[in-house]
Amino acid sequence: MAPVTDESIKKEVNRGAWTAEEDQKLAEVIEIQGAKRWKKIAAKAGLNRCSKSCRLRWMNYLRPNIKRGNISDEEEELILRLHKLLGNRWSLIAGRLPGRTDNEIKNYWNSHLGKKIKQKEKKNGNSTKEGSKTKKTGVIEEDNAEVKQRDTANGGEDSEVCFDVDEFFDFSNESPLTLEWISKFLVQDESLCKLS
DNA sequence: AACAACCTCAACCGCATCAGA
DNA sequence: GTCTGATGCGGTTGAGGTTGT
Repeated sequence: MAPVTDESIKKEVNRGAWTAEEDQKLAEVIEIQGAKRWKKIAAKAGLNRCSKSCRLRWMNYLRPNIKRGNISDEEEELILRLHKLLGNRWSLIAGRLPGRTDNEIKNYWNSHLGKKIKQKEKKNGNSTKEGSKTKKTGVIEEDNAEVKQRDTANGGEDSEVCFDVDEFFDFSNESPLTLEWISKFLVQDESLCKLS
């Protein structure tokens, strides 16, 4: 008997939008055996969905405490700042926004913030990615070097939305308290990664 | 009212990383 | 140390909805 892999399932699995019935079945199975062993979950739920699809549905939609829509100004501001710090590490950013998923933040960035930024860039004729990023301190400096690289690869979409981006993103002007918070934030994430 | 163009977001895909055998 | 399966992540796609002409 051939092993049942995602590849072999591919030909016959359900795809596309989930129905309410599928959601319910999936939630029931996860309630019983927890959100791990997704292949087992997929099989038990009898949904004809691959493990990845089940996991994604749970993570982005069915999980308890998920907030949907209406990203607040504060959240938007946080996303912008975290993106500046971390680049496209959506899951890390999402980890700092309770109830938000990486997929939602990624979509929000691509459809709202990215566009806003581009518009502003055009308006101002140039972006602010040069200059303001030069002097950073400690952890932030190191991390930004990496982010900077990634941002360049992204086409350097960083600029401003409806505020002065130089001021907003220039951490060299940041108060010691904020810098401390950012450093803590980065260190925390590093140690979390090591632990998990 | 009809159609096209655009936008949003759920879902998929491929790759990287991790953990256990 | 190596292999293999499971999981997680970011990029991309496409269906459905909305807006403009």
